[in-house]
Amino acid sequence: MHIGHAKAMSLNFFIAAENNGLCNLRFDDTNPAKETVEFEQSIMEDVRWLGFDWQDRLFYASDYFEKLYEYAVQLIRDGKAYVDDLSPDQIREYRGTLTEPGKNSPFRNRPVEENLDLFARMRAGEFEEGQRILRAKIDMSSGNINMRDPALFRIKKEAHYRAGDKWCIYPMYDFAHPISDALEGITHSLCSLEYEDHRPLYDWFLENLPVSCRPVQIEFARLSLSYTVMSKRKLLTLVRDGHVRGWDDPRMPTLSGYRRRGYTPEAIRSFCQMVGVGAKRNVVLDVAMLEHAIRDDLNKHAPRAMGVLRPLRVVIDNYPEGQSEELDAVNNPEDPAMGTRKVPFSRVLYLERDDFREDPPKQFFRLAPGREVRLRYAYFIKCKDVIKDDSGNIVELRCTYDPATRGGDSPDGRSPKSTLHWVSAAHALPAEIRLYDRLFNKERPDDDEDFTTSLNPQSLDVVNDSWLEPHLGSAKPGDRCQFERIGYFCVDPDSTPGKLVFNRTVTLRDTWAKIENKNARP
RNA sequence: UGGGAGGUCGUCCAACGGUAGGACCGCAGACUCUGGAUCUGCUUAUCGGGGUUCGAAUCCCUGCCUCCCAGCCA
Repeated sequence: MHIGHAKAMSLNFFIAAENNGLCNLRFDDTNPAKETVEFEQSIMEDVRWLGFDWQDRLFYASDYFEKLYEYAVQLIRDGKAYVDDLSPDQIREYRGTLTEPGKNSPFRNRPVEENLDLFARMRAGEFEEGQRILRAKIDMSSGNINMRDPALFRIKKEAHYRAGDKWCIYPMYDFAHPISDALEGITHSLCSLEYEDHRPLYDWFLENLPVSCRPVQIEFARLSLSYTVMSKRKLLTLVRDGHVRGWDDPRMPTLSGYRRRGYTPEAIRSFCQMVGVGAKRNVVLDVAMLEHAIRDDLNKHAPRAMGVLRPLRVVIDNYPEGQSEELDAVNNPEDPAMGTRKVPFSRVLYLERDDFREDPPKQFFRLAPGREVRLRYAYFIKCKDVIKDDSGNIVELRCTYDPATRGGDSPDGRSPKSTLHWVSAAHALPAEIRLYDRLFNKERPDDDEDFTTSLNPQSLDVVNDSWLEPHLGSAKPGDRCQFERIGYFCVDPDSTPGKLVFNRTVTLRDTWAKIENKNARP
């Protein structure tokens, strides 16, 4: 399932709940060639993960095959269905085109008894695939092609993953769908916009068959997202051609991808509610809306931690060598109930490279030569010296700290412009951090003849020498946290106790990056 | 020269024929031990043309544009 399916799923369950109704889960497994248990399992896993519950109402169209067969026989008896001997190619020719009406099959007016006999023999396996087919007798001149004597049952000499080899004829979705709905007592059957043309057929079956319930089909808009693709074919291309690492690659708009990336089901659901139901045209949502939903959720629930992505070694000259201490840090300022933790501090630290500039631009508040900043929950430090290697790269900073500012507050009331995250070099844990960006550079990759031309070559950036606060050593795959000032992260299944691997779910809003970009542009 | 469905801020979603509103994004400011979060303010829209009406996003006519349909797929 992808995020578009999640929206459809949410719509069904939310609308049912709002109206004190129930929502069933049914697999319309009418085509034995296309159904697999794995497919079914992964759908149920995704639906459950999203938090929806179909209780004991799990259904399969394949459980209705016998009834569907009987309904088909009924249509034949009523002179409303017939067995056609035309080949698939001939049927296509006879169907006409969008602008020209079709013409009747020469087999259209077979006697009822002959149809009954032929249909029974279809079921008995006497004919080959494509040799004969059961069609409804509606109107070959209809402007709606779905009404030009649609197929009801076709021969497929293939075993069904649930029904086994019991059948060699299988119902078409258009036939099975309204009847399955009626059998389940469905009142409202929601589907996507491309089925609007099928509604007259849906209604035709219900009007011409003795059903005890009269469901109504209502169509809703499909959802897609900006900067990604949604079609199964295109997603498959991404996987098959190695543009991503698999269906659950954190850059994929699949639920398994979002899950691995660290999205919560709550965020996906709240996004789906944000989207609403009203549209009668397919829409492309701004991915920023999804990002808002996950930030909103994680801000309230994710514990904070400190992690330095790209380390710069900092030595606190006036801090005693060999000494260390533990400082109190708040786990989540949004939720005091989440408590505090201890963070070790010592003479050698790692700071984020981005947080230091030898020659700071105008609005840069962070560390620079001679400047004082606060280390989160620790001390104020001042940069005294910049150490470079032979080629001029900064390799180390020499700083001093103010012992009076322990915990992050100064008795004289002074307050630095900036507070930085840090990690004690002697205590920190090494980690690999995978930074994800949008998969495509273009808002609507579908607009291109070849959608892969707008793939973003920088959609994955693996940072190998990151350092994390020691308490993260016990983090398990799936655990989420915020690395302060950077973003929300989630432990990847690739992670091992010896080598932590984190995925960036989403960045924090970054005002400084915006300022920097703006200054860079003109 | 077929049938069906649509066109409201940049993007989504609203508005018994009665002040076009909300969310996201963007911009400006306040606050802040995360340049985070939060709060405040601001910018921007009814596809075009005719009608009906005291009054039209809404009703009528007309034009334009977009999407879907010719599987024995769903």
